Amino acid sequence: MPPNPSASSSSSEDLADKNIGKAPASAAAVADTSTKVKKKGQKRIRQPRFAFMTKSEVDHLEDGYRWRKYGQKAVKNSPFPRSYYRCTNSKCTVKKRVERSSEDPSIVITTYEGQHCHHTIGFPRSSGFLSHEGAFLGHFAPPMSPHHQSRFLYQGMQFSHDNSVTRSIAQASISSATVQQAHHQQPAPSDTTDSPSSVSQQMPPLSSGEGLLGDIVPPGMRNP
DNA sequence: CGTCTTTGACCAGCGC
DNA sequence: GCGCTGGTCAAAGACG
Repeated sequence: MPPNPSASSSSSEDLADKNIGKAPASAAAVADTSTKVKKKGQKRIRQPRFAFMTKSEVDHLEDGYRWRKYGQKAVKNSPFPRSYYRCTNSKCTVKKRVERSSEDPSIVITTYEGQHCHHTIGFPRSSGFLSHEGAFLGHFAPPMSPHHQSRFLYQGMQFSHDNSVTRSIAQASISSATVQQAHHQQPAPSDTTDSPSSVSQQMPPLSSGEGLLGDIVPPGMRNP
């Protein structure tokens, strides 16, 4: 049992903070698979990431893309392991992490990293649902499967070095009636001076049936 | 037979 | 400098 006296305030923070602070989004590593060791002496590129908190009973949320699981790790302050997925498209470096909220096991936190350079219909094995519905998802796709699409609870959040950012996760906590979304593109690693005020952008609740990913994906992401 | 998951080991970054 | 933690790799096994 992890001693966590201030679980309500630190677990989520820690959860996201770790991701933010380290975030070895190893685009280089992906390209450099010839060696097991990632390039040394070279800063790993930090790609924009988007996290969604989804109320779902299934861990792996279908989003129109095919993912290959490449790792699973137990995370601190959480009894649930974190799963690491990578897009099966060899040209696509998008990754996502899936973990359950330590505060509410019914919430699945999905973090997308990078952007898709292809469409979902490139996958011959995609189901009809995926190949059809997934087409509009563009580069990013919030969890969207028949298993949970009726129980959305997005908690978009952007990642920066500022702890206040991650705090939005905890704050957001679980308000089933509210679908919030915040996006933020991480600039170059050398230019991560985000102002706290620009950190949490909250969107009005999405109406069912429209404004799905279109409202979630930042404009920049929709234009490759 | 091809694809995907599991799992242990390894490495890098960060905090103390 | 050391230990901890997160992230990734890759072999082996499971599954359809």
